[in-house]
Amino acid sequence: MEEFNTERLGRLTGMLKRRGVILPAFEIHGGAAGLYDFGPVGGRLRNRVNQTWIDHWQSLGNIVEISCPTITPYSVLEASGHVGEFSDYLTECSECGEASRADHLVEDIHPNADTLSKDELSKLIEEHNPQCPACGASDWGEIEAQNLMFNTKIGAGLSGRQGFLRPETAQGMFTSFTSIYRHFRERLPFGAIQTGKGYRNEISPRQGMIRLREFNMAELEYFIDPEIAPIHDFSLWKNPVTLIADDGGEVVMTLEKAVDNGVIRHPTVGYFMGWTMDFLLSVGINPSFLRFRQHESTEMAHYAQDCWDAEILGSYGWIECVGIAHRGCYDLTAHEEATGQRLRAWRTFDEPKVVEIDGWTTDGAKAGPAFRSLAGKVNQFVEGLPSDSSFPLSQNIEGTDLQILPEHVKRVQRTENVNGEWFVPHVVEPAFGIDRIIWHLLDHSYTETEKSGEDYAYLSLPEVIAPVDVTVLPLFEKDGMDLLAQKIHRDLCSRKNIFSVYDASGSIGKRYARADEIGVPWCITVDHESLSDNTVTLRNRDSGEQTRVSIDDLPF
RNA sequence: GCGGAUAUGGUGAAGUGGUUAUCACCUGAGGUUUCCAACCUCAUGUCGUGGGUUCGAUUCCCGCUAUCCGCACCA
Repeated sequence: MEEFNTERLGRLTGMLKRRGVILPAFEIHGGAAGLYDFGPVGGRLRNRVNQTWIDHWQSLGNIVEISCPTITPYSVLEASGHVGEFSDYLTECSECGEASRADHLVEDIHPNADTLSKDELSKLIEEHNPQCPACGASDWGEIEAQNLMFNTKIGAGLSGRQGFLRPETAQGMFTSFTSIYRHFRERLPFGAIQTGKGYRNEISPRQGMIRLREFNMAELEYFIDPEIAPIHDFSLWKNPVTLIADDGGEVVMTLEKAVDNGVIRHPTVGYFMGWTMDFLLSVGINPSFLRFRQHESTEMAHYAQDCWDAEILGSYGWIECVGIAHRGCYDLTAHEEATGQRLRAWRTFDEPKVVEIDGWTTDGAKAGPAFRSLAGKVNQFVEGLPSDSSFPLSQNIEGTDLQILPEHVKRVQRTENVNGEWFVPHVVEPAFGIDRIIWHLLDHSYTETEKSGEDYAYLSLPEVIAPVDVTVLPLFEKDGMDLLAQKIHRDLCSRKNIFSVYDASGSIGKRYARADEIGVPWCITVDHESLSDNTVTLRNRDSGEQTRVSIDDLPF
């Protein structure tokens, strides 16, 4: 593996474009920053990496795949915290049309205007009617969230609701929690995966495929009971891994040891780091260019308790390609609070708990007429009193001095059996940037060498993700070799999950080189001998070795 | 978003205020060729975009878009 450098990067991106792997989108219209196409070769590559990812996580045995819309109502992303974290609020002056940041308009009125919610801001603006900095008018339109999420209207005209294109797939897993919980017969732990597009309106996309405005994500949300210590088999990973912990130190140790030492704070996070590593290596990431880095508490996303990034070294330096975050109960709690729906799991106690209840409550028939609108508050107060309280009792409630008499209250004494409790599951989330991974596996697979004095480049892609499984080459396009090759080609294409390319132009060496360049693992050559004995030569990309096999025994 | 540089066939490059813009590779057709980019003939295909200056602009100037490099931003 040669060094990464700008010249090599140029040759690699040139090849990827020329061969139709990845290329700038909408180029005939001048292009659009942060948007890329997977071309005729890249399309299948993306699909195979995606499918390999799905298969890999489903092999855990308690994982389901779901698919949610990319168009997401405002309230969902407001509840998740994305509106606040990802957006500025803008409002337009009705006089001159100039857009201003809503929090800037009320800066003088509120000390922390940038922390206010949309409703709080519009209330403040309505009350104080700040002047437009452009024209001095004081007539503001509705506040809209702008910036890092793509705004859209769900529905037409005035009846349309504000929405966004999702910035991550995760929220769909949280809003579908009850359905997934039922699917798993209400038993933790379980996980849901989703692959699909995510959108972020980046201010300035850079570095090719690394920062995109529309990108392929793949996320797992794994729901666990925080009170049950997870048991994971770390013996799968014997080799030490490079870890950069948040105290800044780089250490090399096995995942098992890192979990035992507390460098990795949660065993499930550690386990998924191992599972992530297996996936990355299986699609062709070079293990010596992989490390895990723990987020500093200051850079942690708004929802995370602990987070490890898988970083991959390539032509753009170390790039984070996977984030494995312990999100705690943040998301489910947030959606619960916003909707009033229960997003919890039931935990049955080993032994039912016997709870002695001994206290006071109000007698509604007497306390209601006596305290009228304050009766509810009085009830709350009385139920909080210790069992040895005595009445009458004076209390100030909401500015009113009240006398609570014995006739207003009742003693409550009973024994209850409590069999279990509802709790908010915790979530461990491995989130993958598929495009970044595809970029790096191409970057790592791209090998430049020399062949009989000439520059020679090829992709050493693993067979599971190679965009083309095999090319079929008639040595000459005559004497029936072409017909036989076409027949083999069509037969291979009709097989499940096999994709063959027929190539008959140029010398045989040139065709091998073409196949190598996009990482085709196998070439089948049909020659004169094939016509008489039904055999072909099977050539391996990496070794160049050729073996003669019967057409009926092709290993596909 | 700010500053700098750049934009010529599919790719990589050269070049010019004036008729038909050059080269290599690539691609296609034919020939040749009995397994690793061979050769011959022919062919297809380009001045990012909009405006200005000019008799005439791919070339000079300006805007836009995109790309690259800093800075800033970044789950």
